[in-house]
Amino acid sequence: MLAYSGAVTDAFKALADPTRRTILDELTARDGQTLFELCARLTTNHGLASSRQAISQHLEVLESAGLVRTRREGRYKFHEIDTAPLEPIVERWLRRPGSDPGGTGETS
Amino acid sequence: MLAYSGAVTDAFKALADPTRRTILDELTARDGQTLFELCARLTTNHGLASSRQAISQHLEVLESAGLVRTRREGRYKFHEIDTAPLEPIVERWLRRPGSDPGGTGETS
DNA sequence: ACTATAGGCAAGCACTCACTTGCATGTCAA
DNA sequence: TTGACATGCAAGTGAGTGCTTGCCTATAGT
Repeated sequence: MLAYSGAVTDAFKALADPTRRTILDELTARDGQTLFELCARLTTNHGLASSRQAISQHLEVLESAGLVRTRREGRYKFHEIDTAPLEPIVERWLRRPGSDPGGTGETS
Repeated sequence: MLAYSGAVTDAFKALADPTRRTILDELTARDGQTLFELCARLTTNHGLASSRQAISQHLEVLESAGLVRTRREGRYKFHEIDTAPLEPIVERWLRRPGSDPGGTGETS
């Protein structure tokens, strides 16, 4: 349908993958991890056996969805979770019916 | 990876599509619509130009994710939104860090 | 300079997904 | 019963996704 993919779609698509949700779990338990740190802890703490490149690509998806912010220091790159995009997500349908949501132009 | 897809994954995947989110919007504004009713209102109210079969398949996804329940009456089939699967979604990462989530076995 | 470490880039592959197409089933009105 | 209406089923297609493979860049330590 060639639908325009905005911020809402990005956040939902990022959350659609179990590995990416586990990454968010790990960042919730210990924020500001590097890529290698995440790979090790995902394996030991969550039984995840993904490769470094796989995790790296997942982190790119999470970052472009606004769920993860990165900060470089020397040869290290730290990843921090940002739950801001999550807040308006569920509230969208948890409001009582009767009020027409209307077209805001940003939802999709 | 042959990952087991549970209820959590189903709900997130169902929400990953803009058309399905618009369907939930429509059901929030007017619950208990039929398939044809939804097709018409999605076109007029949301500028959606999806075919009947496409909407029908989206409704199947939403139903198997537990976000929509159906009720048959004669040749009509009414669709009702169920927001129950949405509630534990965001709370998962909005809790303050420090408490190790651990492996409950149902998250993934 | 040399090596190891931490991460990045890009092509390729298997699989999934959203959608279409075409036909079948079931229900109601005449 | 006949025909219109509401929905269901299934094969096929094109695009997207997750992952691998292989190589490259950049920083830090010796």
